[in-house]
Amino acid sequence: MSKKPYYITTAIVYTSGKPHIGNTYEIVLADSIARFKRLEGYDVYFQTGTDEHGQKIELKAEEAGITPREFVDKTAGQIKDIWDLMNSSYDKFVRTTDTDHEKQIQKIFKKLYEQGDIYKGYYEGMYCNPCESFFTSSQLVNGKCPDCGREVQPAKEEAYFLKLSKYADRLIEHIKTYPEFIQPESRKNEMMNNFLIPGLQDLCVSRTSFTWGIPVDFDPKHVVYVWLDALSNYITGIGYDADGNNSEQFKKFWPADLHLIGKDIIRFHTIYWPIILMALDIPLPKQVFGHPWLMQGSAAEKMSKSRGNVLYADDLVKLFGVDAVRYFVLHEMPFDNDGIISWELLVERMNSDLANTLGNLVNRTISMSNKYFDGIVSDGKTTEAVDEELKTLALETPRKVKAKMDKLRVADAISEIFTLFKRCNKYIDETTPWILAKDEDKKSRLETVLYNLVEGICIGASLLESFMPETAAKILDQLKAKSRTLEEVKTFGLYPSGTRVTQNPEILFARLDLKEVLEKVEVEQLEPEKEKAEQDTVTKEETLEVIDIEAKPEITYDDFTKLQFQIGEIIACEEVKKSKKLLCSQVKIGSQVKQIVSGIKAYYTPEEMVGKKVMVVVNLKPATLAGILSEGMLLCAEDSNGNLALMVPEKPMPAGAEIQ
RNA sequence: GGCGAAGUAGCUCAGUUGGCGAGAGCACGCGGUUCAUACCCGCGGUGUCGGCGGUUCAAAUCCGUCCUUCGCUACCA
Repeated sequence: MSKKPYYITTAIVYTSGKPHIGNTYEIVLADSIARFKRLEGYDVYFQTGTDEHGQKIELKAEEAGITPREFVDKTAGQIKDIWDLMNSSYDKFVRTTDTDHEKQIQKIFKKLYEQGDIYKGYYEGMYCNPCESFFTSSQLVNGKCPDCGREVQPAKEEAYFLKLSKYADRLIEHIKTYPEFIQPESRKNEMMNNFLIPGLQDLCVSRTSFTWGIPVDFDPKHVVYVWLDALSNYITGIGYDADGNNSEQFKKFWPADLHLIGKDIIRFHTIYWPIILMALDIPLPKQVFGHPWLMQGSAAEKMSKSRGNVLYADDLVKLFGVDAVRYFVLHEMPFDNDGIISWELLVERMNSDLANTLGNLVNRTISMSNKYFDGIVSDGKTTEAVDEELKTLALETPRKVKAKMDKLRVADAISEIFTLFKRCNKYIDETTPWILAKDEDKKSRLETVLYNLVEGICIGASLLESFMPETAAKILDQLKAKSRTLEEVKTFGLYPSGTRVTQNPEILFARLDLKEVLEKVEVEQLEPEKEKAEQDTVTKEETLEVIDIEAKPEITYDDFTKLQFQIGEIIACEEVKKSKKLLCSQVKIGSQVKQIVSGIKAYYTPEEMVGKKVMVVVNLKPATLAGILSEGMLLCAEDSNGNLALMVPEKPMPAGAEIQ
């Protein structure tokens, strides 16, 4: 009987820097699901990897004085190291710079072009270099990139586009037919309401503004733009071939069972990706799960404010160990909303669950076996009613864990396992082995109790393997037991009677003192914090002194005289209720009054606006903003953080005075 | 502004289609126990289930409304 295939992927990580705890959460989550599916008997293929193209990388490499290839080799290596550190059992680490991937992307691009789904057009708008994104001028925030707040430049680029609208109806139908396709469900509504129902705009799939990408082979000044390149890893990584010579692996594993991704890229995976697949005429993945993020909470936030909102996996592993970090991120992450991570919570989980409940249980069980029977665990077969409850729970737990895992409720699945460990602790109190030990007649009863305990722990440890592989192995090793499959775990009593457990049980998880942990954190982080603080002050001083912006093309004096500037006096001002950023001012310019809408609500209150004399562009073509007519523009200076300051005359000037 | 989510014990969160006196874990208090990592077991309290109004024999759960927080999205001369 051949095993059923199960194909799971994570998002591929962008190789612009070190992955943060959110990326780490994703790989651990995916790894746990992959391991559990293997335990269930599936033939699992687990793919992860890196997304390595784009202008940002081109620029970063240049800064570092190395080639993009050298740069991504380095960062991809770092990412892989962290994945390995977290003990993730991926089958393939795909890189978008792999030659077979690049070759297939070119084929895919050509195929879609030839069948008319990709066409050549122009992309016009404002471009943000760091973000590698075009924006319409209406998308800009205070004339800046809406994502990063930096300067943008006007640009017009020849580009290829993917026809999305052609497949929109089919996609809507698919989403309606398969309600489990987008998980959690709240994300589905966002996609439908914000994109699909209003109508899709065609997606730009090529760029000419940089070269670090996969060239379009029939039009080499273009490189394939991120999403077509990155998303396709899910099929190229298992041997898809656009000419139809798909690998056996592809035939076996596609369509994927689960794309595990962060909620921030749901749109690309549930709209663009399905449409690309439809255009290629291959089946859609069965499920896309957009997981929430772990946010740093309360005290932790205060503590690490100067570091920004970033915790790194390797720092945490250093302090707590791999499995403790795995346990924490899996346990603390809820299904739908963002979770909270803080040092307090970490230490609390570590102490109460890992050290007390689990570690101590294993330790006391082994100690008693050594003390009373010289380490030999044998089934005395002297049962009592209390045993049943333990056995029943031990046998129910695998089923409960599987039920939770089927719904991707990983946190709940782990809780079920710990419920079993807690029941084991209670069993010890119920049976009081130390009292049995005082009575030679109760020897076989005592044997039975310890045997049941060891058996219960073995079942728990086997189930724990998917989530905390190292710990599971340690426990089983100390008990000299073998790991069990999900099938074997349905039987109570498989532990070979007469086995001798270890003489020197190792402490699995030491209790931690919050104070000491915080002190360590301080020490560990002092250096990087200092460095960063220094850097910050340097950049701050610099930005206070000067700002360089991108130079615009030279203009003639005639061009300049087309603009008309005058002093305007603000005689009334109110908030635009429908908007978060707009103020609507009545501006007196000479004898007339103009209505001007400005995006400065964040910096000025209507009250303080009134009475100001400001610089106004008066001959700008009127426009409607948020439904309100605006007949000019108030001029502002802006610093690198996007703070605005109105331009006011240095000496008193009457309203209407010309500026030239 | 549009769409959506959330607001439940000190903390992190569960609460299916409305129903016996509102829950779990941690923290806290008391008691028990000693094999064990000051651990484990038992008991316990606190909650106007965001505010107000309504439907109902009965609402944390349904409807209306308001407040707060968050997500996606739009406007941003």
